[in-house]
Amino acid sequence: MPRKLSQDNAAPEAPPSGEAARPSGCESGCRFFIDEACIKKSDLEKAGTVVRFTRNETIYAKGDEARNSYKVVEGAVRLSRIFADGRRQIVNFYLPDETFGIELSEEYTATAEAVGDVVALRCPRICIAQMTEGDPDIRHKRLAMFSRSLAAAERHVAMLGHQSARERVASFFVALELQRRSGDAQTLDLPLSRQDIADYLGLTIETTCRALSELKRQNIIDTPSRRRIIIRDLAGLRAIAEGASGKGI
Amino acid sequence: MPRKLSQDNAAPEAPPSGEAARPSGCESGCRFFIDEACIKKSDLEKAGTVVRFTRNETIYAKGDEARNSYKVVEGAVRLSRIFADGRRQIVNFYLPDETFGIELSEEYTATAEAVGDVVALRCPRICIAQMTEGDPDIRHKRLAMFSRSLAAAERHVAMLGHQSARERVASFFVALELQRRSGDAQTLDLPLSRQDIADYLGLTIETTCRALSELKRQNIIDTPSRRRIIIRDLAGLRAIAEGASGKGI
DNA sequence: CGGCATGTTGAAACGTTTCAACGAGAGTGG
DNA sequence: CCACTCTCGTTGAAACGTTTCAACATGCCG
Repeated sequence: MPRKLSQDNAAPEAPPSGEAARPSGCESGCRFFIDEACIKKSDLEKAGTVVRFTRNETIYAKGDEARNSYKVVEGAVRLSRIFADGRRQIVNFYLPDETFGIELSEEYTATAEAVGDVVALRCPRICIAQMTEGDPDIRHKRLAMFSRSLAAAERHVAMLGHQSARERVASFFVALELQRRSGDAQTLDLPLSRQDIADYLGLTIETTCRALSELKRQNIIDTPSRRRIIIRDLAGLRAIAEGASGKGI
Repeated sequence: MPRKLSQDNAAPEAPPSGEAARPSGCESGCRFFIDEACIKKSDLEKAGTVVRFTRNETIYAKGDEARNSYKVVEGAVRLSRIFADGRRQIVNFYLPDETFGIELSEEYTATAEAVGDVVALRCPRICIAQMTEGDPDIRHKRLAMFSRSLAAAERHVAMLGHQSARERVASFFVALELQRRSGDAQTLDLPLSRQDIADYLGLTIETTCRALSELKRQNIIDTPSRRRIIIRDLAGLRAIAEGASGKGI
């Protein structure tokens, strides 16, 4: 019996509010959309079409016609591919202020799902395309987005290519820590399940769990509740991520 | 003793012919450069600065200031990262007509080396940047390049994340076969060593070798000489790549 | 309080890596 | 042209880490 996959409750591409594929506030909306800065809640409605998804809901599926791009406002989104054997590879996670679904292909090349409850901004691609035509600044930002995605993917390749389970888990948390540079305590509140983490790291859920337990035993991290991780020893975590498990270096 | 790494004979970024970082034929050259079509040998000189590298020569190193982009004319280039433990992860290979070194970061994020002897076109990035400003067509092509690189990286992630050694080797050859769709016999002439293949697949050289031998024993491929692979049963290879090794599906 | 999904741990099976030895080819000099 | 050498490729056997299968624990929701 293959693992239960996300329900294919097709995401309503047509917004319930009646806005068509080409909202009126396209120009200004897109500018908000593509800009990297975070968007104030009060500006949300102005910035574009606000869409909400519930836990495990499919935002778009691999193969769907790629009409829209999205920007996470709240929650987390996973981008994944599912294989014939039922296993899933998570290609990337998107956290607040990150944009996904910007590829150029006619069809989405992977499936996007809400990890927990998600609030996102949606922007039609044609809108973005038209807008980037006229504005060199926006154009550069879009290119930079691609460039960053590419760099992330290459890091992911490097991780999967030669790191052990321990190292992968450590790298994962180090990367998350870097991303959300919260000044204070190193508490990561992630809606991700163990399965999500495992599928990102290319491991089984059990191996991921064991690696977590081992890090916990060493007082490098702590997992007070399911979806909360506390990094107690960031330097140690980093050392493990870089491959200082067995021998020197 | 860590594996011998490529000699760090720094590639002469300043061309011996005396052309500066900003060749005079910038405009027309770049157009040739970024265009996806292959370049006729007779047009090479017109298209840009022709540069040559010998086997294992470093074209650029991770961390170098990213001044140029390149397009392979002859031979193959590997893009890799090297880790503290001496292992290497090859992120991508570039074959004739493919472009590399187009990222936006100030520094190259990985090292590019000539797999065998290589002929390439070199184009300063500022040149490409300037040119894309004015030309929507070129602009789109550049974006498409990024998009394709991203798609390739995601496929690579998927492969490393959940495929067995056999499956990885099979996938690799299937991908190569798709790329160079030579109408006739399925003979792949690659300058890649076993180590190169292994480092791309995230395996050791021995495991790669064993997988190759097994495929050979099954008459799915043949390896008449070191750098030549003949695909005897593409359908079979594809089946293995898709995961039809053990059980059904 | 069940009931169910999710997380954790254990032991055996499996595949890959490691270490070691051997073989094959290409290039060089006799 | 052959023999030498050196690199690269191939194969074997043991060690290792991950997966698999199984059981149990925990948390969450009706």
